[in-house]
Amino acid sequence: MARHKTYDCSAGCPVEATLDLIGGKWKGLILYHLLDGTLRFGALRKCIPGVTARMLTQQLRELEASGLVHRKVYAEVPPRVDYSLTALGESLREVVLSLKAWGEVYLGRGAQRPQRSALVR
Amino acid sequence: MARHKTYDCSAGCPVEATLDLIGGKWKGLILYHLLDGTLRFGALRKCIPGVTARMLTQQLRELEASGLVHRKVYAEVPPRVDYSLTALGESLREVVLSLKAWGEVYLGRGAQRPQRSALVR
DNA sequence: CAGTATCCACCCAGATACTG
DNA sequence: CAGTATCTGGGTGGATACTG
Repeated sequence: MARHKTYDCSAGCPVEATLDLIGGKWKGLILYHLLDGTLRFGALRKCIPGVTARMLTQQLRELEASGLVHRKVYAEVPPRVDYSLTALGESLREVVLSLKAWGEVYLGRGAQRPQRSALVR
Repeated sequence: MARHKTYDCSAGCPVEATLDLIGGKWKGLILYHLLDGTLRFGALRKCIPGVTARMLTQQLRELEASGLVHRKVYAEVPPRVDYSLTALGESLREVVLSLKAWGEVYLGRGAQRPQRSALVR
């Protein structure tokens, strides 16, 4: 998010600090999908229906600036860019899984429609 | 949040579903402070420096609509309104504490400046 | 393929004033 | 005390067209 110009608590509140990093509109999703491993830009886009290239790029750049995501550009034609979690991003695994676990119960089902992790890899 | 009119994933993604509920600008903070017990409107406001009455009211109403927070109005003069977590809200405790724990490490300190939990109750 | 650039509608949130 | 009402600027994100 990285806003809160006049937000006294942000400097001292760990809950909001975390939410600022992963609470963006698409950040949680991106992080979640990257938990399964490296993904190309296009693959990530397919994982997140509804996101525009503009938004995905923007959110990825913010995640990169936060040090959560690593961006690797290949000097190829056609272009190829791989996104993966950094060690810091990886350290969010438990947090993201915690969000996921609660969400599954909240959505009223223990059995979630299979995600990429169950389909690929 | 409750937006995402054209957001295909929201129906099926538990991570985003959770983030939609707690990821609002102040929701995480509100939930976090209510973990310690019931708080009046004014007390909550003092806990969250920077929030306006308007915003606090709005976020609390959304949390109430989500079934995470309970609002109890006393027929007194001066008025008194107590906010507390519902059972559903309480079930988020681990999630919120998980966000907090990660945030503390991220902010580079194991020892957090004492919060209300250490000062009151 | 992986973006950027530009335009623009919308709505979020701050400030301020007022009320039961 | 615990809000509500109103106005308003600025930021956010969608659509579209273009590029290396």
